[in-house]
Amino acid sequence: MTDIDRQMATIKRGVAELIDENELRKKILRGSPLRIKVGFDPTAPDLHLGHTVVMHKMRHFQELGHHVVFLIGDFTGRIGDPSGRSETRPPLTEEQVLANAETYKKQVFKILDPAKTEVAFNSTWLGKLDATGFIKLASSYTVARMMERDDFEKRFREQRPISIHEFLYPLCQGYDSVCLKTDVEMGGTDQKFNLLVGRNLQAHYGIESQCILTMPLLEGTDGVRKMSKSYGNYIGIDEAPSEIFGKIMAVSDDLMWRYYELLSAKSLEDIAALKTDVANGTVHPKAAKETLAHEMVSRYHSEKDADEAQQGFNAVFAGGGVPDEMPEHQCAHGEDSTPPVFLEAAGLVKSRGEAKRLMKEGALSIDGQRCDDAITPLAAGEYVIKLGKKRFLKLVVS
RNA sequence: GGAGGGGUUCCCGAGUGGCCAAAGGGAACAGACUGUAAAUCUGUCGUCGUAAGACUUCGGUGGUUCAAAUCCACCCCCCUCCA
Repeated sequence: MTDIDRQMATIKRGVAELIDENELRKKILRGSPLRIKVGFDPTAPDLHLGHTVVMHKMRHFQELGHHVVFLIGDFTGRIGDPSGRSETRPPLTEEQVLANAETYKKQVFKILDPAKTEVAFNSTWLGKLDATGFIKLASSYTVARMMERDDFEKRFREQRPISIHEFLYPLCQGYDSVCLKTDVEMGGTDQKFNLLVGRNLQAHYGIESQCILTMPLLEGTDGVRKMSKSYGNYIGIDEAPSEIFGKIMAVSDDLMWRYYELLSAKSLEDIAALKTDVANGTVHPKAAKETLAHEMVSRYHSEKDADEAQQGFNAVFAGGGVPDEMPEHQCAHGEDSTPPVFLEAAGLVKSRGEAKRLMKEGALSIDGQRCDDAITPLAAGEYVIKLGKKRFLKLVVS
């Protein structure tokens, strides 16, 4: 295998689509490092496993000696990505953007090599573009072509609103590629249209067109929608070891394989072998899931944390024990120490009514004893409160 | 500019004056069963209240009425068609 073949193989692993393979090959063969661009929204500095799919691919490029631009879309963030759900995003202040960028860096460099990463903000050039510049930019694309984007097409067909400014989003993103003279731009498969706009725009502005590379979208813990903070189905890389471990364990068996495929460092052959073992009963699916959960916690925390998280998990859920660490709440004996009141005060439930309902359903246990008495205050002392399967509280009544 | 349709509880969506805190579905949560998986069954799903019940909610503001998500006026927003 020649060097170029080896590079191409690394690049292509796990990729959903690469446009255009031959072009990319030619670019690489020229010998100088390629400029790889990936844009991120400045509004969501909490990175989750979904983001890491693309980041690992960025890492691959770095390992192959290429130059990665981590682009923070502070300007485009003000437009708001037309993601289908027309939620207006409040504009961020410059301080917020900078603060978010710092948070980004802290998390991103768990994966990327800081020495080989350029962090850029697209307000640097987009902010300088005046009305004339924008009109020129807007004139480079037609409404019909814009409507090719299936998100727009769908919303249009379903009679849901599309604002004009949303058309500017792909154009701005494409203009980033023009200014950065990007060789390769990456994103999730949902970014394909935007990436292609960049490719077209570069040609329009007379520079070499970028190749585009899309990565599969990681499904969230619900197994249906893509992982996203706003859907609440995400696993954040900054979350506590026990959280990451637990969330992965709660994922369905089918989804586990998807996570293996997109997140694990295991080779595709190893994963296939594991899958066979599970299918024929040699390995219990739960054990396979634990291996994955362990790998993820090790990656974003440490091996030691992963061991502990695994032990904790098995003690609490398999063994029916209680976690080592749980939130603590203090209150005085009396009305404050009646279950609905302290459950609400400790933030385990949203309202007292909810607490009462849960108690009727038998969800509350105090020191291992089921409790459905909502009116008798607890006497002074220390209690372990368990609500449902996952909510724990250490209660101190004085 | 003209004509018409629409905005309901987390989401979709029924509801055209009292029987509506508001059908149905989804999501979520809880219990049973399990591997905190899936599937299934059962239950809960505005706030306060042990309860009876009280209070707040159906784009916004006013109004009609004993009584309004439902009727009227104005306003805001979305969509379609015509120009």
